[in-house]
Amino acid sequence: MKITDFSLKETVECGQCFRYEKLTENQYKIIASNKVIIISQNQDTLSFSNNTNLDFWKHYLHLDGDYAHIKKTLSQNDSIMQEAISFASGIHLLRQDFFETLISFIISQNNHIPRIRRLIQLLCEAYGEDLENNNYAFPSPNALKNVTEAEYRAMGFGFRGRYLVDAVSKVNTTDFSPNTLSNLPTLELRKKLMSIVGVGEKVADCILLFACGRYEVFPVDVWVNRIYSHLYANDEKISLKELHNQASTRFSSFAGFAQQYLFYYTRKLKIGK
DNA sequence: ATCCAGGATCTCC
DNA sequence: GGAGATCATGGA
Repeated sequence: MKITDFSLKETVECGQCFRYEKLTENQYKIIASNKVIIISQNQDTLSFSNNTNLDFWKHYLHLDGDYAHIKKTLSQNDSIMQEAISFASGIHLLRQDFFETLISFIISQNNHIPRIRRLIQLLCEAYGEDLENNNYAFPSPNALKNVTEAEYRAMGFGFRGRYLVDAVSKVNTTDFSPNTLSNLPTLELRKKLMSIVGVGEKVADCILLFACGRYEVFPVDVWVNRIYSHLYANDEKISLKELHNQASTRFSSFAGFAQQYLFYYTRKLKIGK
């Protein structure tokens, strides 16, 4: 199929998802929820290894998003953002599964991306359904309901074991239904997410952005913190609350996209450190 | 070897 | 309600 304003490489490698494997240049195996696929991109042509879940993958990749409009809006009167966007003008924000995103970003805290990927893979192999050829689905909340903190620690999750136990428990006992996830106002949903032990502002914002379509949120990690203050605040130290205020004013309803461009920009250039 | 990671929590004040 | 220590682990 024909696509514009989309890069498979930039989209899967920009740190929002963890279950992918680069097969060749511009060809990736992606596992999301309980589905696996191989996707190839040749310039403006995207091809899928099979057509059985095409609607799912088109939705997942956010191919219906108007990225030309988003990029144009963010670039307006902002040469810094214009520069950041030019480094990764094909990034899309994926529409990921809620539970998978919740667990993945709890694991992500104070951790390196290669190790995050390893731990998630370990979790899927231990508790996820074998889809085909040793490709494992992300475990369901039910599949994890009896896993103990000690077992998580034995697998290498460290202090995050306690957080995972609480997250699984809360998902299994309180209302995180798709209806609730789509209807609660962003701030209320954020508060509800942060009631889970191990979910703070940053992890909550990642879930809101990557799994709940709340594109106005602006997750701030160490990298975004550095790059933002470097590019927009003359390297001055800036409180988290103030950073959120500025991002909201500056980027408005597209703050989440801006954050993703900045994150990719920082990590590729290794600047701002 | 020492530092650090897509942070959150706990403990002080 | 804000600053500082602490938490497990392994990649760089």
